[in-house]
Amino acid sequence: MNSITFAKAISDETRQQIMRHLCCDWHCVNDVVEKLSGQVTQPTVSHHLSILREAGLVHIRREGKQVFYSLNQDAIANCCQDLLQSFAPETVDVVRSP
Amino acid sequence: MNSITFAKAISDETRQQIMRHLCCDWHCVNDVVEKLSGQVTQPTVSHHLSILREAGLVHIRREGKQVFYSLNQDAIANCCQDLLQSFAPETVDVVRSP
DNA sequence: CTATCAGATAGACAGTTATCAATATGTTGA
DNA sequence: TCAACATATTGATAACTGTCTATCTGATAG
Repeated sequence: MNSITFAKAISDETRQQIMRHLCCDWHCVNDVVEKLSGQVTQPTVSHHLSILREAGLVHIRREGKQVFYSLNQDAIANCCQDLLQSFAPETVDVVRSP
Repeated sequence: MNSITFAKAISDETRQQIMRHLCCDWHCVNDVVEKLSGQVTQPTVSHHLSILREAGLVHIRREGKQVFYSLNQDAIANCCQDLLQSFAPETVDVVRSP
């Protein structure tokens, strides 16, 4: 996956809200629609999820009629590492374990 | 600075090429135009630089008639750290000094 | 099999963005 | 002061993107 696709995927406010909801939990589409209470419709959420899916940023699990999504944190970590290597190679890693 | 602004700023191919050129060196606008040999015009480069500037991602230095730019690696590192904290909080930092 | 529910897809529309040609601004050297 | 040069700004245009309504697909329960 490349940095452009990643950047485009995360460059929308609604999408980042969705990502926050899916960050450490699985949620079905309607859950997400409700969390975004009235901001956007179900098709819009579906559209955003498909962008995240095509960018490889979410895990997907089907369960009966419902489809559950959760954030693929590893993919995101990799993309961020790529960005750091490309555009901040001379900075020292600040965050470090004790 | 927020993650949306950052993501939008880096979500364009031409802009990422410019960022690569400015990553570890100062270059004036015409340098950049030449490095992108024929892909885009000077006003377009100027436009992209202004987006990077407004996002706080470049350093600027005026020298006579010319204006030099270089990438603000610290700003980029900070933005990436923010993204990691928001969207990959459960991953372990892999890159680490010995 | 059919009705119902969850999610995806299609098509339309508005707002944004990348690009260019033309022009303006601002700096330097003669 | 003026000519030449480097960069920025303006205005136009085409392509892209986010959103909606309407509809389709696919799964389950009766």
